[in-house]
Amino acid sequence: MEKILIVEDDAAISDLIKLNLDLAGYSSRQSLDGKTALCALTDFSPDLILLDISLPDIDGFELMSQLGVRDTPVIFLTARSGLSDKVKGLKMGAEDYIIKPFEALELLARIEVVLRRYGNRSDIIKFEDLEINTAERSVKKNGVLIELAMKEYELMLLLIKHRNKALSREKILELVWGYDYIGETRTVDIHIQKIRKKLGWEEQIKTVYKYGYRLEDNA
Amino acid sequence: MEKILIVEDDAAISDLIKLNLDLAGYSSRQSLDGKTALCALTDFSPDLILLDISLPDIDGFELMSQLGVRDTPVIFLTARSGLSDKVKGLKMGAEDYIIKPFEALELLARIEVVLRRYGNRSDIIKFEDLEINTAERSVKKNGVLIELAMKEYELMLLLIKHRNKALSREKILELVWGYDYIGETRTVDIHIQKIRKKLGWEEQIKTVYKYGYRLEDNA
DNA sequence: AGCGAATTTACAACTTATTTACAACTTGGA
DNA sequence: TCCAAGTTGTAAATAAGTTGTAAATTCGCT
Repeated sequence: MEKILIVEDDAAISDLIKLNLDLAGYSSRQSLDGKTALCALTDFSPDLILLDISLPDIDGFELMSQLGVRDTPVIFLTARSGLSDKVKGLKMGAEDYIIKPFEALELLARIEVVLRRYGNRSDIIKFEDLEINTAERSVKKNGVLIELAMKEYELMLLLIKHRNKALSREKILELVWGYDYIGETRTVDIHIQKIRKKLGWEEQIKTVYKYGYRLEDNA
Repeated sequence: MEKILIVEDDAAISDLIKLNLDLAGYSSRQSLDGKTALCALTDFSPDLILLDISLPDIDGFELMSQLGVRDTPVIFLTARSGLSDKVKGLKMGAEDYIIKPFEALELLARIEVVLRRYGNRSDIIKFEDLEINTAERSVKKNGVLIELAMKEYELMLLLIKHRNKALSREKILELVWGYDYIGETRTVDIHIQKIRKKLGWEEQIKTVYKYGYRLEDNA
């Protein structure tokens, strides 16, 4: 379910948009000003942003430049039909813009197009300061590439997938190694040790005594 | 210089568009109906198509579906009309649409965005100190011509296209060789070895152990 | 046939996975 | 509280498998 952030100061319009997005099966959140929008970016990490240009506190264009490195597509919502605004928005890298008043169906169609275009990129998993691109098979911690061996990588994915759940060693062996091992092996422990070191997860991976391990969220 | 095909039955509008495109430095060709447009596709092989929906002979939507496999972006030109047309166009994979009458600047901005999105399909690709002319099929490193065999050349292009992505050996075999190979071959490794040597990419091509290779940017 | 390209082969060099050994820790009962 | 038994952390050694490299062979074209 794709997450869409609505940045729009007019509550009535914002609500209307949200209603339509909900009906279409998207998960959405509303921000009434630029400041909360910036928070929502890290907090909610949307897949798409609907951005009204005219906001009370921060200018839509400025908000957009703050997005900067983030790789999230933006659709501009604009009341002004001034051409320069359109051109400016597109040049800044907006994926699209739509002029108010717009019809719900058109908005949904444009959203679908942009998401489809960005669809390939949706295989990015984020966990705390980690960004994993499963298509590239790359792992970045605060933007720095980290090399992981095959088993380490898969073990990490498993832990993230089951975050906050304790996984027994047997379960881990089964899911990562495919073994149906009975008896004792230190293999899992060793690999846990390695990703703890490589990812700086000494605290986040908790040992569950006589059972296995658990990856915890905000330590 | 990007080539743009204008498919528009109203000669006056078509000429006006062409005039603007020429001024902006694009190379353009005009088609007044769907039939000639289809010919122009193979003949002119445009980088972008401006397509009027209402044509005398073939429906714009149908023309679009005839495009089919072609990987050419399309911007719809539509008279201010029903919403369903817009939605239909976008769903069919149009990159954008623009409602007539439109201003020249806006059209140019949209063209620029779409072309940028489609990656500068200009014949010259640059990567670090390499300059590749895909039209000539020539590769220069710091201005010095480098001879590459067919597979070496294509492997290099693939790596550049997916820079910073880890590509599995299977994927590489599939994309460069067209095989759907199961089992073991050293072919990919050997070709990697060759372009590493020829292009001086010993550092830039990283080996992803037990997986494949990744070409990295600024080493 | 003759040439260059593509692929296979063989082995050295290397990386990862697993085992081993031992230190440090956890737990529960005296 | 302390100890004993068992469990986990850690580093190093070993085993298993992967990749680098050059040379040999096969393929495909003119």
